[in-house]
Amino acid sequence: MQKEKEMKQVPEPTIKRLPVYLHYLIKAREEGAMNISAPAIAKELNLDPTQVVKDLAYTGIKGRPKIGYNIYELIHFVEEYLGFNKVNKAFLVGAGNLGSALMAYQAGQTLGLKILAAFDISESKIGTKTGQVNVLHMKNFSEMVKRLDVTIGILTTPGDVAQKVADEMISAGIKAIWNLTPAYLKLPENVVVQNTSMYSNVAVLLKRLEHSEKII
Amino acid sequence: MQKEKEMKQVPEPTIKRLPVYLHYLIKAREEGAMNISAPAIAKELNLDPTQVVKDLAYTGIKGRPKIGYNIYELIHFVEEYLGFNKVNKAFLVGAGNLGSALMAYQAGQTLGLKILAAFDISESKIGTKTGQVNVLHMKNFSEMVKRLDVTIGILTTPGDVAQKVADEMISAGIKAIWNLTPAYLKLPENVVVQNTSMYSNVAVLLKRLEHSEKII
DNA sequence: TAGATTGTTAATCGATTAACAATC
DNA sequence: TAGATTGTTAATCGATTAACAATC
Repeated sequence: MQKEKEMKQVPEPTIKRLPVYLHYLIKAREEGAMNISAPAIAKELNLDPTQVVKDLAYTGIKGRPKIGYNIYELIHFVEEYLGFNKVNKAFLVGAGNLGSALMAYQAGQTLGLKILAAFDISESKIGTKTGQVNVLHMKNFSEMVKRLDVTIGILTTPGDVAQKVADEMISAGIKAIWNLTPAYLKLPENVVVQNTSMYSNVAVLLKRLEHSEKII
Repeated sequence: MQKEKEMKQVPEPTIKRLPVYLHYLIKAREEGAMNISAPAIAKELNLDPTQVVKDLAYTGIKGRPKIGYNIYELIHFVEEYLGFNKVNKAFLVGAGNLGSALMAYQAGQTLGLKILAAFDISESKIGTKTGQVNVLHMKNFSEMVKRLDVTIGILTTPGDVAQKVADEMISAGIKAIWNLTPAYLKLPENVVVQNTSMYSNVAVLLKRLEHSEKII
């Protein structure tokens, strides 16, 4: 349990691991498991058991020594903690391939985000639909943000217009931007920006491959 | 410069930041800059100047006090260091929206990877082409890996077949897998797996948004 | 009861940040 | 020369891992 005042900041690595646990827990639940222990999760996901215990404790779940956690309860706590069971309304801008991928993604499994609409300026895309998400003209963005009270923007435009579109998002009232372009965004301090750079991931992959080849 | 024997391992955060620098440097070069200093990069990308100096030093670049780094040389060193100027041959499996997004991605800007072909089992996708990448039947995967000497596999299938496809990749001779599915892959120790979880990014975004709302 | 696991506190490890000398 | 910046070494900070007590 955490202190009431000055709630200790949860480590970002923990927040990134929780969805990984969640995916595994849902799979384990489907296979009929009733209880699950931290060491069991750790072994499955190749992590340190103590780390799993600590991570799960952040969600507020209470386990029982020797038995572990009730899997239904644990899934509920993790989803609650991450906010994945809430409706997190989002608008997507840039209905290209990556944008369409995210629209389709949420059709099946919930991504934690509810993409209410997508926006673009290309006439060929406007009026189309991917995974139940309609593509609208960008000129309607600002009005729609206010009307539907949307706080999250997903940025999947080409990199060279990313800053311009991000500025538009903010002036329309968006509070958090998930930036999937390679561009670095300069935005006011109070805006939350989450960068997901494909390049960074490729870079890590290549370095690790290089390293593993050196060993052999 | 680094020691010859027992080369110090480069921190992963550094490897992730280098492509961000690179993107900015290329933009700055287009705008006609000849030299650039670490504090200038740091200011632009909202980072610590010392950290930028250290990160760049890993690439082997030599700067000049007061002047900074020659931008052409610096770009060359970063690309060389990351392996982005090499041809890193990759096969993609799962030609859905996300897969198509990656195929299209590299058409314009180079992703550091050269996707030679995509594979799927859906008849409707086989024979199609996205961003100059042809979609072939998965039954040809193994043979093609050997023929073209491909070492990198990009996994963009649905999560429930990810493990099975990953196993196929490895037995065909793939050495590194970029896993863009939410599944955790159980693979031999010597295989490099780079996980890029959309869920983890959403989780961080939501937590940070929640946190920023609490402050106001 | 014995032993595995939770939950917490302490030690370690690694990355970031600060300090400072070298240099152009 | 003076001062900004590189490059390196030291201090700090935060996350991981280890140790251990509590407990079912």
